[in-house]
Amino acid sequence: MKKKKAVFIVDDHPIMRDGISQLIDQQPDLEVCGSASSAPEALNALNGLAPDLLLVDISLSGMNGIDLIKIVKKRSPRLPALILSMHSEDLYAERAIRAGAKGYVMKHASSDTLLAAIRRVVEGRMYLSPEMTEKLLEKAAGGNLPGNESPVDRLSDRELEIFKLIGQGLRPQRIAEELLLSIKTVETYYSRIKQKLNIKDADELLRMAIAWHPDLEETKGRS
Amino acid sequence: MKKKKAVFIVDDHPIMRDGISQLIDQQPDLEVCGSASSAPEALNALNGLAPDLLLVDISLSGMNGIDLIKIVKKRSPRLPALILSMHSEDLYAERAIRAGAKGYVMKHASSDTLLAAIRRVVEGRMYLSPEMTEKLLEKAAGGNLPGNESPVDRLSDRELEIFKLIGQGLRPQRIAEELLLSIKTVETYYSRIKQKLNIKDADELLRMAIAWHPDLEETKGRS
DNA sequence: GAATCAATAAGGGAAACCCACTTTTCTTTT
DNA sequence: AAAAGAAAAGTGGGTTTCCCTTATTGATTC
Repeated sequence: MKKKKAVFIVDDHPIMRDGISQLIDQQPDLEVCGSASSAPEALNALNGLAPDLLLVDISLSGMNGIDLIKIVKKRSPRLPALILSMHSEDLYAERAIRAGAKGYVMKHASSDTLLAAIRRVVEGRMYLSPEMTEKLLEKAAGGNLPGNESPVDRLSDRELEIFKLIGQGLRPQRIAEELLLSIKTVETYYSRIKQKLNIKDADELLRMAIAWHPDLEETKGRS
Repeated sequence: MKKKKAVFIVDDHPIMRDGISQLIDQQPDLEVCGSASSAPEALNALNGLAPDLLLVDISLSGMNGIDLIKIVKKRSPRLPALILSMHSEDLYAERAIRAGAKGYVMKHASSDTLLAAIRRVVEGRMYLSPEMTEKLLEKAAGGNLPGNESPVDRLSDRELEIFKLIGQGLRPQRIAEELLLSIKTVETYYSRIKQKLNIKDADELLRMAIAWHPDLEETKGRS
């Protein structure tokens, strides 16, 4: 009999942690070797362990899951990580992968999907939902950039400034006043930002700008 | 041997659902008699069942957990319900109780706490964390702590729901679609919320709704 | 039983927003 | 020097929001 693969869980919901542990421990080929409820706790516990996989909730209080993965990557580049998230994929999956995660599973997914993703990542492959996989492939094919950059990095300084203000809930008129610009200019920026970020309408732009806000600042792609 | 108490679970995260099922089924005195991922599904499934407890996630997509409880209360007034939530208690516990729930457990709580709450509610008693219990008692006694109240508490459940969607960057039209309301109704909520929160225009409302983001609230330092 | 509150909805006019184009002026890059 | 990019602004027209007022229905309260 082959040795079971060891999974280490990081999630700040104890109930979720226990539930997933139970689920994994029931599998013949997997077992849980430990868990933590925060990034520092995880980093500490990992010192004495050699798991085959890190399963990390993206929304930890304090340091988020993506930052945790970045740190772990530096210390143990070979340890694969799988992000578990309650957010929809299109908001964070790309950033998770860029940060070094080997996969991204939504909490809306089924348990079977989670187990499939775990097994796949343990084997050294990657896991993303079919939809997301296609989206990222398309992007990689179409976009001639090295793949290392966040789309937001492609915004000019001025564009980013407006993007941030949008995320704070300022409407075009207010932004114009704030930056001493004509509303028309602000509108031009709207369409340029939409174009660069591949966003279809102003509504989505607003949501994106809000989602991309303060606490996630450190998570942004960096070269 | 006494008969096991039957729990019905409503949660739109399958992984969570399976995890909790596992947890409950392991107990000698409890068992899961069914589960659903949405309010309509739950209402449908409950027709043929007579569980001893409803365990409901507060943040279901579509209809939320509190609304579900309100409906169930009308159909089966004796069926006790326990709210499970990832949000901090002071945001929703009071509303949940008012809607007819017998208890409120955070996903940040331990599995033991959840089990204790389940047993307690099944026995016909109520469950709230000690802190929340005290808070509510104090409030009931009339002792108003002035610094502790947010004007957001004065919003009705429905108003709060709209307020939250505004904070996620949804525009009136989208909100109307999401909640199956007329835009006119949504507009009415806008002005009622503005009135209650003492906000002068829609721009400020947007900024306020974004700033008041519950998920981030929990992470912030608290007094 | 009257009053208040919550939820839903409609009307209408003014204002703001959205979007596709076009333009000018500077810089920077090739 | 030509090309490309960034910043700023305008035209014009269709769509949406904003805000105020009024209304109905059902619950809760007094």
